[in-house]
Amino acid sequence: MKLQQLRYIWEVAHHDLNVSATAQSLFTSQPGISKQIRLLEDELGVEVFSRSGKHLTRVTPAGESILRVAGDILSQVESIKKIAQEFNHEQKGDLSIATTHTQARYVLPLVIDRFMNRFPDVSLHMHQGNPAQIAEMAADGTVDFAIATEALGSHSDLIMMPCYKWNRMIVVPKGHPLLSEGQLTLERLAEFPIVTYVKGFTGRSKLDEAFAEAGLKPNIVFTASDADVIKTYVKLGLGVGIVASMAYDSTKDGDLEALSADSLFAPSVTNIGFRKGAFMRGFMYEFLQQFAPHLTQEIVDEAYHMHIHREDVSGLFTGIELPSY
Amino acid sequence: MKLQQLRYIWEVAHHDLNVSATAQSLFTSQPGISKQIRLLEDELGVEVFSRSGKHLTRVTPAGESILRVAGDILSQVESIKKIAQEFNHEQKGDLSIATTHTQARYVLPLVIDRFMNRFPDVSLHMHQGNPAQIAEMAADGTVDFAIATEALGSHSDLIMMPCYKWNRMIVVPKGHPLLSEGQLTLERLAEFPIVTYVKGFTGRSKLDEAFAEAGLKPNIVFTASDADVIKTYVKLGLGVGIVASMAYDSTKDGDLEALSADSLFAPSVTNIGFRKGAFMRGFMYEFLQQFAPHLTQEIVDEAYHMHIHREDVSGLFTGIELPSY
DNA sequence: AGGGTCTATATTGATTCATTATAAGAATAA
DNA sequence: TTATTCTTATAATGAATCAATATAGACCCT
Repeated sequence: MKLQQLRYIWEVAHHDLNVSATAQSLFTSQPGISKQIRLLEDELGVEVFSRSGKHLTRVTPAGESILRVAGDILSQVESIKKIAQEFNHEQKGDLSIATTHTQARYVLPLVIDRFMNRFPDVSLHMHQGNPAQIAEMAADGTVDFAIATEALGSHSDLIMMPCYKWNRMIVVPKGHPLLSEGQLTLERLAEFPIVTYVKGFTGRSKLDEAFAEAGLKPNIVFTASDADVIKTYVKLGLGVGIVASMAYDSTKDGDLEALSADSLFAPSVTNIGFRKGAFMRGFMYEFLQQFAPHLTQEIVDEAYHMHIHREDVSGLFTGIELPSY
Repeated sequence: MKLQQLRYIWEVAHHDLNVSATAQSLFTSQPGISKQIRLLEDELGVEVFSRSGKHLTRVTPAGESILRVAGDILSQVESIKKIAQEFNHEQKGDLSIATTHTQARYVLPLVIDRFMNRFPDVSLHMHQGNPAQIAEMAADGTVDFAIATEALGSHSDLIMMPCYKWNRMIVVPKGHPLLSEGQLTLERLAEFPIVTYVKGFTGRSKLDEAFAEAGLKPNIVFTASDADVIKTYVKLGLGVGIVASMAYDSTKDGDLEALSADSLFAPSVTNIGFRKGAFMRGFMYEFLQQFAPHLTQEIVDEAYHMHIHREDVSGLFTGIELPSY
């Protein structure tokens, strides 16, 4: 058994069982991969992939189990490399983060700017995607951290830690009738056409819940996955915008006015997650703490050692007051 | 990075940093190992072992971390092999158990006999050792299971499960004065010279605790790590024996008489443990259940997924009545 | 039926790996 | 200190492995 063979079956399994495409992405030859896979299967005495004629059609049950372990092994190989680099060049390396537009555009710039000044020799790689893709990238080792508000909980081999609480703002064009009213209510808000996030993004679920609980059916006329697009369409007069408060900046968004929606919706919590068992480099701990000051190395290590039970991990944070936006 | 390089550094680290001895035990050449280690270190840019001249003197801090991960990787490689064999020849394979004399001699024979009839193509390997060695063997993957009563709890990457409760018997030569008395007490027992287990073996600690709590200082004149030896010396008239009740058989130990000591000492619990993350073959589940009927596959799987918190794992068993000897 | 797509086989060349023989550095005992 | 022993490093050779190219064969789709 060779590490490369494990890498090959893993990559093929993550390239729709297409050996040729896998070979291209790995800058090697297709026959090389085919042969190594066959050699591994011969050695193990079990087929990882079932074939119909010359095509790989599916992963066998044995292959499922083997691929799971192979993935763990490959990620631990990466850990070894990280360990070596940590002891070799403490200040040098790579940090890759998968996150959504909201974080990348509004929350992370400040943190990343500070981080890059502190660690000029660490190269940063940002990946964007929807929450499911983000979780997947962290879980399979493509990135070190996943940052998002929704649905990272599904992956059982991610360790999730809460970072900060936030709520929404109502953004409207200047002179909008809502601006000259008293206490804003959900009922009043629901009378206007609404422009906000697509489902599954940036705390959208909390928003739907609030309307549903109040027995209201909001008229959502336009959705987008990022606040820039939302604000643009609010400026066009399409409707009333509901965006994360991080996404409104009174100086930069001069042609819009904003009202706090704290009283209307339950706050959302943004989480950061990493793959369990992954080696944490020194600068990763520092990044975490710069992003969320309560995530000290001690706290992170404790969460790290509680691989399994989400309840336990969340228990760790019950006594901690999260920062808010 | 090659699997073999990881295997080499791991083996060298477990052979007192002696490359020549490692080479012998692996049936390969010393220069081969030296070279591969050097190649790995070159690739990682970090020394795993520090050298004084041509001798390996210690494991570097980086090496410590790397070796830990390398050990995990190697054990996962074994898991892959087991998975393959499980899907290939469900009834065939190896089962290795590390345990103490008491289990091997008195408890396991029945279980193993049944098991070998059920799985004639599984070859069984029994290793004996003291509890610390047993735990070590299970933790580093030398054996699949560790069975012992004492001190398996120390290893954080072992999953321990309680198997059965047992207590002790007082064994004496025929005609001994204790036989013709009424209720046996610790005080009366302490008046005789005592022959029992050495410290750290077979629930010895519970025995010491009982005497200490009663404020007694027993006169322990002879200790051994197994009951056969103890009984032999009791027969010689050296003193009163205290052995696990599993170790007394009225038909085979005809020249000795036994008194139950259930009322004198707290019962001990024998545990079985396996390395977390190790793949469990079907026949392993069956072995567990034959050894301790309450260890069904469901229970074992639950324990398996609770890698970390011993409290959680023990919580799993609070509602279960353990079988007793 | 035929082009397009994909995998398997074969051959070749380069690289890697393990082995033997040997040199050289460290530890140990006299 | 010196000689002996133990251990690791280096060098050279031969075997084995791996990857690349060319090519053949199987499947899919229209």
